[in-house]
Amino acid sequence: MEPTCLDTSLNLNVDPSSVHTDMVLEEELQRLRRENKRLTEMLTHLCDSYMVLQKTQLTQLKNANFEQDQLESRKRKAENECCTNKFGVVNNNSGECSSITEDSFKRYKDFSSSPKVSKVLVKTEASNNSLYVMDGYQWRKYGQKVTRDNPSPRAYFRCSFAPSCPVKKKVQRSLEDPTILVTTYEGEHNHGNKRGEIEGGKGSSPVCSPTATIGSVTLDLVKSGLFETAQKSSIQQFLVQQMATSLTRDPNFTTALATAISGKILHAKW
DNA sequence: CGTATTTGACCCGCGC
DNA sequence: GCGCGGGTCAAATACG
Repeated sequence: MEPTCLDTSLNLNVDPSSVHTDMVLEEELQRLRRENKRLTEMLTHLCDSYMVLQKTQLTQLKNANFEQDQLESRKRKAENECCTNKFGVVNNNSGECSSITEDSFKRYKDFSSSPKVSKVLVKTEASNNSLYVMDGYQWRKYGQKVTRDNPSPRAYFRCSFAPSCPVKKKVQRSLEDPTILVTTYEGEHNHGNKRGEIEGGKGSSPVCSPTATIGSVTLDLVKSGLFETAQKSSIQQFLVQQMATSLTRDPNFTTALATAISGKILHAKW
C-alpha cells in the first residue's frame, strides 16, 4: 500500500486581523478531523481484513497439516504393521487399512488440543544483544539453552502476570539475521489486562522501549498464529500516537492552533 | 531481605 | 536399549 502523506502545513499567509482567519482555521480543523476519521476507519478496516485473512489461512493450514499427517501415517502403517491398529481392531479381510490409526488420532488429538502457538519476529538494534522482548506482558525467565540448529541461546519465559497463566514464550535470535528476535508464544493468557506497556513494569529491566519495539515488530503473515486483539489495539494506539506526534512537531500546525485559540479567547472577551 | 536471573543438572520424548 | 537434544527445575547469585 502506498504510504499516505498528510499535508499538515497550514496556510498562514492570512492577515491576522482579517475577519476570515477564524473561519479558515475552523475549516482547516474540520478538514483535519475528517481526514483523521477517514484514516481511523481505514485502519480499522485493514485490521479487520487482516484478522479474517489470518483465520481463514490458519484453518486451511490446520486442515492441510491434518490431511498430510493422515497420509503419512497411513503410509507408515501400511509399511510396518500391515493393517492392524493398536485399538485391537483388525481390519476387514480386504486388506484395507483403517483411516484412523491410533497414531494419527493421537497426532490429531494433540494438534487440536495443543495450545495456540504463534511466532512473532522482532527487529532489534544491532548493538542490543539481550533476549528481552517488550510485548506488554510480564515475563519471568526460567531457562536458557543453546540449541543445535542455532548458535545463539534460546531463552524460556513464563507469564508472571498471573500465577495460573499457562502462557510461555521462547526467544531466540534468527539464524539468518541476528538482529531479529524470533519469539514463539505458546498458549493463551487467562487474564485480562496487559501491563508494563506504558509503565514499564517492575522486573522488566533490560528491555526495548515499548514504542520502539512495537514500531519495529514484523509479523510473519504466513507462519504466525493468531494475531492478538491486544496487539491490534497496540498498533492502532501507536499509529494514533505517531500522527499526534507529527502534528505537534509541525511548527505551522502549532502556530496555527495557538493563533486560533488566542483568537477565540480574545473574541470571547470582546 | 525479597524477588528476579543465571546456569548446571535432570527429565523425557524421539529416532536409530 | 541407548544416545541426543529440547525443555524444565532449582540452587546459587545478583540486584534494588
